[in-house]
Amino acid sequence: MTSEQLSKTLSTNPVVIRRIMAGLRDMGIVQSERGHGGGWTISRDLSSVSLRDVYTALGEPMVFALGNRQEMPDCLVEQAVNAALNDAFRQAEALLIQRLGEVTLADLAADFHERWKQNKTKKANPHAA
Amino acid sequence: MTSEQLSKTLSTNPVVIRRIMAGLRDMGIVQSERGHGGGWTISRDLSSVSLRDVYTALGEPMVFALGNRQEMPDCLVEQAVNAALNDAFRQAEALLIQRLGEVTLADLAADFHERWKQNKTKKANPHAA
DNA sequence: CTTTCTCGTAACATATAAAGTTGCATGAAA
DNA sequence: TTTCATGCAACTTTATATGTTACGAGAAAG
Repeated sequence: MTSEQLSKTLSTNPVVIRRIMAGLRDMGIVQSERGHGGGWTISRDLSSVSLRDVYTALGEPMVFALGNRQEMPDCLVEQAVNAALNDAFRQAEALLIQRLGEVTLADLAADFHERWKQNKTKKANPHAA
Repeated sequence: MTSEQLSKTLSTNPVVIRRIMAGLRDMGIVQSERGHGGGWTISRDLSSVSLRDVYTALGEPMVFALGNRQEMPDCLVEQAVNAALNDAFRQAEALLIQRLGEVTLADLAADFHERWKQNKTKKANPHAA
């Protein structure tokens, strides 16, 4: 698919797509081809790519919207709060990232196709039990 | 302390302080008094207030900066991702909030005083072993 | 009873970061 | 050589959090 097509599917802009895909490309998850007939293709087996790989490719953005503004703040209150919560934050993050590692794109694709079938059935017989 | 004093300590504005403290006041954690000699006082024993109480008083802001934009999106891909990760997000959030419930303001105050003492010693003998 | 000090709150302004856009160079196929 | 695509830098827009101003109301001091 081209960035143009992807951007329409996701209701955004081709350049935004390229910015995001650049990270995936650098990790060898997708490939891009220029020129006529070009666009994006997946370059690995879906079962070999986990959401953790995607997370890494996207630059490991902040997981939490809370806490830990600074690792070693001057403020002693901040230090005390950090000391009390750092372990919990680390554990929570580890839990999430571990789970990201367990989910492959193949898993998501399979679930998607399941939902797709369900969706078609529902649309055909909207009042079925 | 007055909002004015607090705002200077935290390098911000009195109105910002009042906005935040309003939540704590509505939960009965702090009290405010108007007029001459007024300001903010803590209305409960520090050991009876947990960070979870504070979190609740502040309106339970989003814990994660990631995932779950919509609980039940139309997009089937989004649905598949949510299905794969919702449990992990819930567990991670539960872990954090449980920890918030275990930390009281008294704990933080005790740790703060410890750090305060250490800090004074260090300043007096900056080259001590 | 007037002045001073404080919070309460609404309205407005600013700053920051995310998202979107434009423009143009580069590469590839028709 | 025209068309179509990505790559990338620069710029603009938007959304949100933060900060500010203004003023009303309550409470103590003089």
